[in-house]
Amino acid sequence: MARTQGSHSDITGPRIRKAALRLFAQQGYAAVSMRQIAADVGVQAGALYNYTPDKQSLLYRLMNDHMQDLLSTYAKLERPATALEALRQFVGFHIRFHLERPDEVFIAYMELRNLTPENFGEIEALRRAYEDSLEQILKDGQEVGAFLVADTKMATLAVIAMLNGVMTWYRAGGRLSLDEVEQVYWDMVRRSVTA
Amino acid sequence: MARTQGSHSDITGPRIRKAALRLFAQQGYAAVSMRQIAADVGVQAGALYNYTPDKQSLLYRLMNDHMQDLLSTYAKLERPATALEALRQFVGFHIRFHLERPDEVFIAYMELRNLTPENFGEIEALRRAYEDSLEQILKDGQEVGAFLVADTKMATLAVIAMLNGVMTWYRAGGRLSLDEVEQVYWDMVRRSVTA
DNA sequence: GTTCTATCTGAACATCCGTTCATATACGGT
DNA sequence: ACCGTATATGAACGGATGTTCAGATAGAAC
Repeated sequence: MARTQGSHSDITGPRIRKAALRLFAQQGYAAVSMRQIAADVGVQAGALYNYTPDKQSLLYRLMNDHMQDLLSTYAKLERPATALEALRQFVGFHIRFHLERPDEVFIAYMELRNLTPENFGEIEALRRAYEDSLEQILKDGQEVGAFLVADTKMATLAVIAMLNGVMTWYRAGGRLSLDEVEQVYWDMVRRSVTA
Repeated sequence: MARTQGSHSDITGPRIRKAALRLFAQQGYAAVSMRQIAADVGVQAGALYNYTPDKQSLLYRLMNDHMQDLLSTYAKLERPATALEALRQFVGFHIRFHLERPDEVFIAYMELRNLTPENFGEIEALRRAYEDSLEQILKDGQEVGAFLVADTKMATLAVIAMLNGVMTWYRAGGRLSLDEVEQVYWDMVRRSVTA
């Protein structure tokens, strides 16, 4: 018995990636087997290989899709007039975009070491491109005197690290609303880069 | 042939934990086999079980040792008189302690999900205890007007996240000295929690 | 110098792994 | 109504996994 119902090419593919995404995020890439992913989709392990050449490519695809989504979504935003407003926009965008995609974010940060060197290089370049867009905001603001930081690169990494911390504890429906969290973090970020 | 040289009980134990520490940090708990650890020590896989009941306990032991070390080392510090000085001390301590133990830190943050629920609970409690010591500083400072934060819990997590970011990029002998890094981060942390 | 025991070996256990492939079949196109 | 092919099965591959254990031996104790 094969193909128990209908033609599923365009449905099975996304389902496999969704299952892999969730399982990788929950248990880690190395701890998840192809048979586990297949079972989650309701298919035999061999069928996965109609949609991915191997397990590694599945991980890479998930990370790459996420980073492309991040970069292109941010690129579509209208650029604010001032550096301060640009930073505020970045903070809000970063928090909201990432909180909406907890699994993707978790994988993108935790499974980097399970990428082959080539795949790692590509993902790393995308991450750096995203960081650069924040650093550019800080540089611009520094030039016009809106910000005062000792080192824009360090400040960039510090701000992103601070914002990423939100993902480790924020849960929708908790003590604080998303708006409140965004406001509090914006206050702290703003103060940390201004005199 | 057994025990190829001497009695090694008090030497093999630490060597196994050191090997496991390095390998877990490099490749991840799930991706490292007991045979790999044994080979690194120069022993057969079966010999490991004279020193750990199983692989899980080996991971737990590494994490627990690290957290105990962190808490007891911090506890031994002399408490500064003011909240601002206490915060400054915390920032310096945190950065230096963690930068000196990159493998332990990496494991303590990345391998939490590979702990059994009970083990996870215990490690989590230790981490929370450490976070609480920072929150206490912020609370005290808030009371006497030295700090101005919207929410001490959120500020605590934000500050720690920011400081932890250092571990992902700092390399000894790089562009910046440890003193410079500490100074820059202290500036940012201080500004983020003061008016 | 003999005995005793802590320590290690090496083989074995059952089970899992990623991946391949011959085979079967349900559907889209004719 | 039939064919061709995209899609799935299920078995098989070699090898790795965590863990156990009987047997061997080096060093400590006497």
